[in-house]
Amino acid sequence: MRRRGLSLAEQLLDTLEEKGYRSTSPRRAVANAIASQQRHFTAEELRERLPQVGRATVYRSLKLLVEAGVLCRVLLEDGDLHYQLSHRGHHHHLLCVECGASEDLLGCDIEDLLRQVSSAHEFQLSGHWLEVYGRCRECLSVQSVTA
Amino acid sequence: MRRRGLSLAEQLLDTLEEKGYRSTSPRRAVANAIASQQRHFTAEELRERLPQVGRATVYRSLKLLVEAGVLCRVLLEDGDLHYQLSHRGHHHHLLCVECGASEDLLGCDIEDLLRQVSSAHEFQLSGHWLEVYGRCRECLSVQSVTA
DNA sequence: CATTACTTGATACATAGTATCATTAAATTT
DNA sequence: AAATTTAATGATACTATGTATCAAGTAATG
Repeated sequence: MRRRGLSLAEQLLDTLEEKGYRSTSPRRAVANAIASQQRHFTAEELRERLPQVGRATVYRSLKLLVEAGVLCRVLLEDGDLHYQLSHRGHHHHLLCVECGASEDLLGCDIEDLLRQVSSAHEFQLSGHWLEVYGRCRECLSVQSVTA
Repeated sequence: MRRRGLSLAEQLLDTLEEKGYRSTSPRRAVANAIASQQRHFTAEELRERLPQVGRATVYRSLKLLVEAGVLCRVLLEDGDLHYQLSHRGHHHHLLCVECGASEDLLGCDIEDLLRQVSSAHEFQLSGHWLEVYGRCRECLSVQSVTA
């Protein structure tokens, strides 16, 4: 997925350019801020790190990147929506409720299961949203040491 | 689930009273408004139907009912959160993207699958959120007639 | 019926997001 | 390289969701 020789920020901008969007300095700032962020984040957290960029532009950029598939929205257990760098294409997340880390879940078998359930309800499946919550390996090992 | 002789609205209030919350006239108004609503709805939609109830009280009541398990939040495909009368306990929804109807999905086998996936990632599963989108039987039949 | 404790609604605030629109800046054409 | 076109920006205002605070009101209880 990651193209050779390009930084993560450059890849984000590249993706937008491929979709016909211009490379502008506010968008570069947004791309850099996102690229230097490993965990999921809120729109306002991103905005705080970009005081020079207009609020509307931050939200617009987030939307474009989500539409382009390089950023995704993750739903926390409490219903809060955060953003996170993403694999392109459909995937799910294993979200650590302790540290906020998230691991992408690719090629999960849930589609087959949903197809079965849907047809049993005479429901024409078109999509789904799944988030998985728990504790990641790192947090589990810290817990076992301090406990 | 539905107790004999009690209207849906009375059941909602009952559930709150069981949790130690008082039965007040604003809460009765909220319960009635929710009980007479079959589809999922937004907080503001509910509020429009309750002009006599303070905004904060509407939101507070929604929160209490969700915590009590008689109301649940449903996530639409676009990330919007709506509310809906709910089965108690864990369940999922088959959401019709056409008409907004939703069917509860009880006893879905997804837990087993997630347990497997989680352990493969050395992840301690604690919960998940799943919404399923598509077209319901009614909308499919209308479509086949008019198409 | 007096007291207590919960509830309410007004207000203000924070976050998330969209719409409008005059100005600015990228990309393209000549 | 200057002119043109078109997209992008940022200010502003607005809608929606939700929480915090707090004085005033109201259930429940003794």
